[in-house]
Amino acid sequence: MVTMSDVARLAGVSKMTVSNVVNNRAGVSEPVRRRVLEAIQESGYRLNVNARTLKAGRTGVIGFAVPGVDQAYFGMLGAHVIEAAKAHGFHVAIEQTGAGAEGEAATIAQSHKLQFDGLILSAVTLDPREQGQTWGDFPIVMLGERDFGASIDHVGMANEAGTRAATEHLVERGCTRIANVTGRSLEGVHVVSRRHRGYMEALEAAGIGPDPALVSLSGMGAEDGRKAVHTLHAAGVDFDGVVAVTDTVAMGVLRGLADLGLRCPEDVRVAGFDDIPYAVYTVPAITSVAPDHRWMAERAVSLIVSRIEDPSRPPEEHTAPFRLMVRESTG
Amino acid sequence: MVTMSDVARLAGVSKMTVSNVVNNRAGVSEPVRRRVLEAIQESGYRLNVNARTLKAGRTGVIGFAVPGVDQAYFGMLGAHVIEAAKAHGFHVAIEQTGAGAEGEAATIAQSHKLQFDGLILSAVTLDPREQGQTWGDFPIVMLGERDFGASIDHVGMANEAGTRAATEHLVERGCTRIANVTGRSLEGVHVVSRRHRGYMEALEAAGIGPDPALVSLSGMGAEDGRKAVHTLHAAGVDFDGVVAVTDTVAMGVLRGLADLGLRCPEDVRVAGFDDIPYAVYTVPAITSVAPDHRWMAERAVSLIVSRIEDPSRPPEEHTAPFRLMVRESTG
DNA sequence: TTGTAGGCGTTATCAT
DNA sequence: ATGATAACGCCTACAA
Repeated sequence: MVTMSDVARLAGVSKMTVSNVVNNRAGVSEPVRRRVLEAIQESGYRLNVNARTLKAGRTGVIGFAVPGVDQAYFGMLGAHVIEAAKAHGFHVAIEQTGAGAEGEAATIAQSHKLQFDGLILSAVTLDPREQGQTWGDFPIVMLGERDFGASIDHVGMANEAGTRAATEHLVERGCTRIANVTGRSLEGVHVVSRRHRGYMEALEAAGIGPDPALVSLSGMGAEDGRKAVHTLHAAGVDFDGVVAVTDTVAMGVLRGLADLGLRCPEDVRVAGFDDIPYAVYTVPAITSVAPDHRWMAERAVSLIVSRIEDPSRPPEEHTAPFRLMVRESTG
Repeated sequence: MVTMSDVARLAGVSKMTVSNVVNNRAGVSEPVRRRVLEAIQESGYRLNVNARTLKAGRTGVIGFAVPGVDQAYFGMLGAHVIEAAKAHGFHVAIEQTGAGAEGEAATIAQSHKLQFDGLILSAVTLDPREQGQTWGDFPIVMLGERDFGASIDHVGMANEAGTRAATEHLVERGCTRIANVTGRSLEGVHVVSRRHRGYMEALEAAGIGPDPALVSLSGMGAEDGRKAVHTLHAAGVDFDGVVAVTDTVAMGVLRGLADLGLRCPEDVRVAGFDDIPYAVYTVPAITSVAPDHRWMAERAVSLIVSRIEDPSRPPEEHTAPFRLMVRESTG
């Protein structure tokens, strides 16, 4: 491996001067700078980031914890985070917490987190308040979920407002029996419960009495959406609209409707959340609440980077704008 | 930050003894080991991986270069790679090369690759032979694409055989005018050209004369599949089957058929490749060639790890098994 | 079984 | 403007 010393010897200068050239620092005369750059070229020298970060006490790596990159939403988010981090000179290591909410805290705590400079946490259900003391002052940014009161940076989206808009849209389209196919539990404060609240708000605003039979607590996967439809149907529940907690679930819902020979949007209208890339290509295309994912990723990276640089900065709260993308599934 | 020296002082031993305990090395008496472990607990000491790897000349990070994790196939693959790497004690940093084939080599070459111990490269079109000299002896494993003759480890899949099986399946179902919606170029040796060859082989075996009008060189995205169908239709090309280069493209094809009011599978049967998770949930569900992704990821990680440990090991070639998942889209 | 010395490649500090 | 020195935290090699 070619080191700074090698380059220094080759250029007939000291390591320090090489370092100064490499880092574009002032105070290097033009002829020397030129000579050093030549030596670098010639020797094929590469900066050893590891040594640099050892010295700096940093790793240059940001952790990005998600349930799984194989899920379209997190893959998409991951792509943006990686891009944004690159612009700040950071690498991203993706940690998978697994679908289950239970293990999230454990995975994160026992993870190699301390070799990251910071962690962007896109958790499904984890409540940061329960973990505050464990993490200490380790730089953490919550992405995509609301944190109530804990002093942690947070980039969220309008979960209530978004779902409310989607639900109101169904109402406008004439739906009166709107189901909510959502995650397993409405307890606590997280994506699932907040989106459910938006659904409830819209019903109330429309003067539609909520019917517990229309709320299907299933899960966050496509299969869960599919089964939910089957279950509703088997139970004889009458419904003409579905608000799904995510687009992935909405895809399952569409599939479930097809299984049963129900037409969308003619018999049942469906709305999702996330605006995953495939939402445009399903048949029918899915009406979806579209938060600005790129915006969120960039914001989260900015926050983590600035917190790494200044851990004492007061925590910030950002909420991504959203648009309702109206497509075929709501007719 | 708590260092080994701190722990050593606390336990009343030397750094070295702490190091030995941390690394589970033999030659530490039980009482001392216990004392050290206690001191570690008490002080909240964490091993600084950076320092360790600086010394070892390694970073403990494997790069995984893909066009983009936001694409379902690569997200899925990434999830498996991350899991497999964790079992070997490695982290995975995902590098995105961008959809375009052009920038692949550039991205990889100029990337921070030298801070990775190795790189798993899931390139779409890059020919490693053209880059061999640039990479030198940097540990690289090609994943998902065939490398001809270059001395590089490779984990591939049965691109020809898989597509051939899919095409033959369409023939069995009675299709006689089978289109191939594939990537932009058939030149060179890569996923696109190899899958196309499988398509051609199947036609020949079935005694069906190939028709250039049925081959649509479009791209690898869903939108490309959609447009391809529109184009074929607009050109008045008659077809009753489509072999799509990937499931993502197949989704676009389904969407395109729906746009035109063509029914699948009644009017046109469609087969894809990759068996992405969503293939089961589309309407109709997509018949797809399913290589064993987990197998591939695990194999790739094993290869890169062993190559990192022994760079002189002769390169190996592995081909993943596949199954044809027959679903609704081929009736 | 335990400890000491030295160095991995870089950079901050202080000198020249 | 340039250089010498000492660290960052750990591990290899050798010594006790």
